[in-house]
Amino acid sequence: MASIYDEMVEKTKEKIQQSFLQLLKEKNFMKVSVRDITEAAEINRGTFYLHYLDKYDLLDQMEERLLSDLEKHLERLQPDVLLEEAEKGNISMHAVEVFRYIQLNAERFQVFLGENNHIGFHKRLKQFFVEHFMDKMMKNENFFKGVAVPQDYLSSFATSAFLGLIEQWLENGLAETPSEMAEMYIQIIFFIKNL
Amino acid sequence: MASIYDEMVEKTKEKIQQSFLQLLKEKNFMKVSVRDITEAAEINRGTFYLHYLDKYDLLDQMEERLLSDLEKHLERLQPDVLLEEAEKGNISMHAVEVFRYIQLNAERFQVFLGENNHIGFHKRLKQFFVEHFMDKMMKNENFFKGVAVPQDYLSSFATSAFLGLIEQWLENGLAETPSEMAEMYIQIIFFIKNL
DNA sequence: ATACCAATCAACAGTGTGTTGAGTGGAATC
DNA sequence: GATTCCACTCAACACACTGTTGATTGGTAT
Repeated sequence: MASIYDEMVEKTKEKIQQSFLQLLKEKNFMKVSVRDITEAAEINRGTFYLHYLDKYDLLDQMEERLLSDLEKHLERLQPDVLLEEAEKGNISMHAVEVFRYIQLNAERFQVFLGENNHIGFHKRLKQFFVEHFMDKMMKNENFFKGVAVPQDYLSSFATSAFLGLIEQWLENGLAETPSEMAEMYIQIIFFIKNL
Repeated sequence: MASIYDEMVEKTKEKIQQSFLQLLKEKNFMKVSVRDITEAAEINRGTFYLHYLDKYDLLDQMEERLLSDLEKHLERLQPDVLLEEAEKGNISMHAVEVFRYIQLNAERFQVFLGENNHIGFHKRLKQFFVEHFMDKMMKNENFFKGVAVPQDYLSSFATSAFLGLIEQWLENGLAETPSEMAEMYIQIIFFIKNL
């Protein structure tokens, strides 16, 4: 059903997104104009507006795509299974998959989380992890049972900690392998749990 | 030495910053124009450029000020003393001071860390805590000694976790008192340390 | 052949930018 | 008391980016 027109559109959007990503490595989101994008993509400026409302919409769609793909990897990750495996000294395959996905899309994560750019991707990502992972985690296990700190604070605390790990990884230029990261993550989670 | 001219300049800059802050509550940083700012501040648009290069410079100066003031509170906080006190069940007065400073400047922190605004304040704040606090913390104590995870990852992890706590506090509209926050923070730090 | 569709092109009014040069009024200096 | 100084005002400037429009091109499907 993918007509040649659909492919044409896909190709154009791909060019736009790639050029945009490239530009975001150099400049602020704010300093990147639609003009810049379309010139880099070698398309007419008017064409941009056939696909996106404005550059906010473009960024939003790209972020949305990144997160919805991440969701697919994350939903396979069962907190209870993960912890069970961890107790046996194994690393859940699905946990590695999550880090592998991040590695595969490192360019996007780096740019969207980079200090110049991103408007709210950090918050968005954090919210995402709280909803799709941490909440499950905290409900399915007697997590943090030893600490008299409200749920929402613990959730924010743990999620931010996890994000901090990922940010450091991205900043280090992905020097570690996804397996190493998964192991590191398990260690920390486990370490926090084991009180 | 504060001539009447200096006061005049201070007053104008104050008006600009206040109007800017107010506008950032409503709109994106990007959607706030210099025009908007000067109209709200009831000054001539040209006057803005007598004090700031552009709106980036304005934001930068405001962030810088917030962090350099925070630094003064933070440098009094000795990690070893903090942990010593914690062992005795006390909360370090200086730890409370840090949260009190954040409470006092909540408006700014909320806006700069808000999802719409801020370009890199989160990263800046994180970097700030890593340098001014976490590094000291980790060197002065045998922290995380039970976990085989590299220093930089632990540092990023712990700092993000701490920031997560603060973000949640700001999001909750500062429902807790600075003392309660300090206690919560000590509990988590202590909890992590006590392995 | 003809209707379709993505993309092109040129032109549009509107808005914001940063800068300039002349002018205002109060404060400090002589 | 005249003059200089200074923050600020005001109007105007060229320039850049925006989002939209209507006409056009060149392949593709009917």
